Amino acid sequence: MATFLRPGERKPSAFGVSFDSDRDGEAALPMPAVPNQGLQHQRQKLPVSKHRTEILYLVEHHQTTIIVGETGSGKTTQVPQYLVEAGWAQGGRMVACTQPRRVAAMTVATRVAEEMGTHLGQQVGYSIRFEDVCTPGVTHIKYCTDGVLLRDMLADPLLSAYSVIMVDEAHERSLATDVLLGLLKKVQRRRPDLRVIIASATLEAEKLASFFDASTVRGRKAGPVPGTVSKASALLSVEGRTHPVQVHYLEQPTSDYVQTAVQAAVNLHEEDMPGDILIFLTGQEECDRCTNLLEEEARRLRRRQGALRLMPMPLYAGLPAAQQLQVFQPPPRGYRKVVAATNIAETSVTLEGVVYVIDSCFSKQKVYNPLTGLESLLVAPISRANAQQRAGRAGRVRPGHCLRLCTEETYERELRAATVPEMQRSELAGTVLQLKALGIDNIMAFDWLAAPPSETMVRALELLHALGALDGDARLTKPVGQQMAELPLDPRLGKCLLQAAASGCSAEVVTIVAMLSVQSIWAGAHGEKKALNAAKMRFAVGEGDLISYLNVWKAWEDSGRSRKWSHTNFINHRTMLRAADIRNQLCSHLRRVSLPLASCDGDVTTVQKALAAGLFTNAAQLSDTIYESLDPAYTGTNMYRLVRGAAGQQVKLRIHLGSVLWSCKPQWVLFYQVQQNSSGWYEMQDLVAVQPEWLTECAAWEAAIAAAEAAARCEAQPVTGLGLRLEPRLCAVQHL
DNA sequence: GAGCACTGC
Repeated sequence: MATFLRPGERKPSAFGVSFDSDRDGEAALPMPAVPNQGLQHQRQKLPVSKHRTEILYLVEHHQTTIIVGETGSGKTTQVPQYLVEAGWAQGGRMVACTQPRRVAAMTVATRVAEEMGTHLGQQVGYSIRFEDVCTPGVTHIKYCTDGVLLRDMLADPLLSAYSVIMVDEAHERSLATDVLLGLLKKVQRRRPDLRVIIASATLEAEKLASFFDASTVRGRKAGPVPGTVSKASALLSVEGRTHPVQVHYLEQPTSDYVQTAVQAAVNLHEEDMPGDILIFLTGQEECDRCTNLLEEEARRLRRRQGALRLMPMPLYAGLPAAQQLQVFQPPPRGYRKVVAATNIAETSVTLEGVVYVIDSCFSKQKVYNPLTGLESLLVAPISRANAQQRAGRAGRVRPGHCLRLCTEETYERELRAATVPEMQRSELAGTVLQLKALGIDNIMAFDWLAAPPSETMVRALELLHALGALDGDARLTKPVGQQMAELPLDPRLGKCLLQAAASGCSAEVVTIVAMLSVQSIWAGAHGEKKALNAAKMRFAVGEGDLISYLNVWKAWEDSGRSRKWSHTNFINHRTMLRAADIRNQLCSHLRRVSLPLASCDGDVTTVQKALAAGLFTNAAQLSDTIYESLDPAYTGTNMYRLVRGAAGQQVKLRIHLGSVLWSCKPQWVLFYQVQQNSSGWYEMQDLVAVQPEWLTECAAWEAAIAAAEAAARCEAQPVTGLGLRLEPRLCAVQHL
């Protein structure tokens, strides 16, 4: 008779291995109160169900189990249920399953609740930002975003509420996933009873296995001595359930993949085979352009009799909600959808009915340069793993085709096997602050799944030190550092808010930082640029974009948060509602730490100064006018100088055309972010105009300058592998 | 001089 032991109940069984067969195992398990018979039948048909016993065995005997499961294997919905059935939720502990995206956590929890015949929020719940649908003491399975679990760790660092943590979609290697895995490895040393399951698509699995332990075992035959728990991780593969996708390449490379994609879509269309077409492009502009070109083609083709008609539509995150919903509707009879989408269609949403994928093999990727301290987006070739994921989107309903807009040789030679983990391409101040708050003192020695460049870590420590979150020994300060770590904000914005609370303008600044925490509030439907600009200028003030946001917020509130008002003012209503949610959450955080929510009643200078306290590291001064055109009407580009950057690290910096300060060109500005355009210019967005003396008013700023000057005398340290040298001024902060 | 991949707290 099979018995599956709970953590802390280790008793070596007389026969060693404590399982026999699936049937016995099932019989011993408590079933849900009202199982849905139809769903139970479907459950048993999932590929993962064949591995139920093996999974439970491995989890019982190994601290870490890695499950390689392809799309459609059922691991996300089934594994947590198996664990609960085997008793892992007894004794009040929960099984958690983390997801990189909110929607996934929500929909999977809903599905599993249905399968278990329970109400969502009872035995099965989910927890995402703004929504905790769980009942303490009742919920056994909790689906949550990895970000939420990381936040939870601030209050419960050893995750004592959980018996098993399953980290899903680990192959995506998102920032939060990587941090979580690093922390889980640490927690396991203190909590040998904690089980970690990592679910990943192929490629990354080996790396994950060796990270958790070098002596990885495969399958049950190589299992440990019965009755003991092995620290070696176990690796198990579960087949997926998708249709084959035939891949095609270009014979000749193309210089304009948007045009080529349009042509390819038309060719596919003219073959009159049924099925929708999905085109992967890099950004909003390309998707709109592609849609326009396809519309021209559709008009031309309409004259043909009897054939399917083309129905082109764009898909990207910034699209107004109504237009986005349209993409998910099945096309009217006689029409074929052609969706020109960004990366959003790679993982975040699924389009039913797609049989053809046309892949540009490019995407916009976040890159961080620790020498300039600038994070921006760059169009770059995707990885082969991404390309496979994209191709898979053609095989969801029936066998499909994928056309890659490059030659096979280029694909094999120039695309890397896997994407560089986000950890190695990001600015890390927020991550480092979070780790510090969790008591990870030595960031440089942290067991990273993929160690970021050391310059990036030093940069992050330097920024946190300048913001006053870390002291000279790189320890979290109280209360500033602690409060900043608790705020769900970028550390710079957190500092703005704390400063505002101290100077009596938190009511204003909480609005500004909430609006900076969402994507652009401007809803730019294509062909309406002028009207959008006019709308923007109605709210614009000379103090900059951040102060202008206050005007937008007030007008939106005065309209009663009207959707119609948003529409007429070219504002994305959905984005505003999200900013409002964030604003609420931040207000309750302030209340909890007894910081006042006070208004400065129109004293803009106080607001600007509070913003300067958090953004001073992103200061720029108007320097030269550059004439790079022969056009006599061209008046030149006003270039800004990055105040913080060392002389050798200057970049071509200017104000983004979308900023309200574009035509004002103030002497001194602070910016929240930069965008790198195709001609190499860094363009500052979300600006605030400042006086230079406000910058020196920031005590931390002076400290940073002093530290820099002192450190400049140090010998620069070589950094291995990258051929880069650590900036000398950075070593002053670093005592780890 | 003309525009902002995608997530997450």
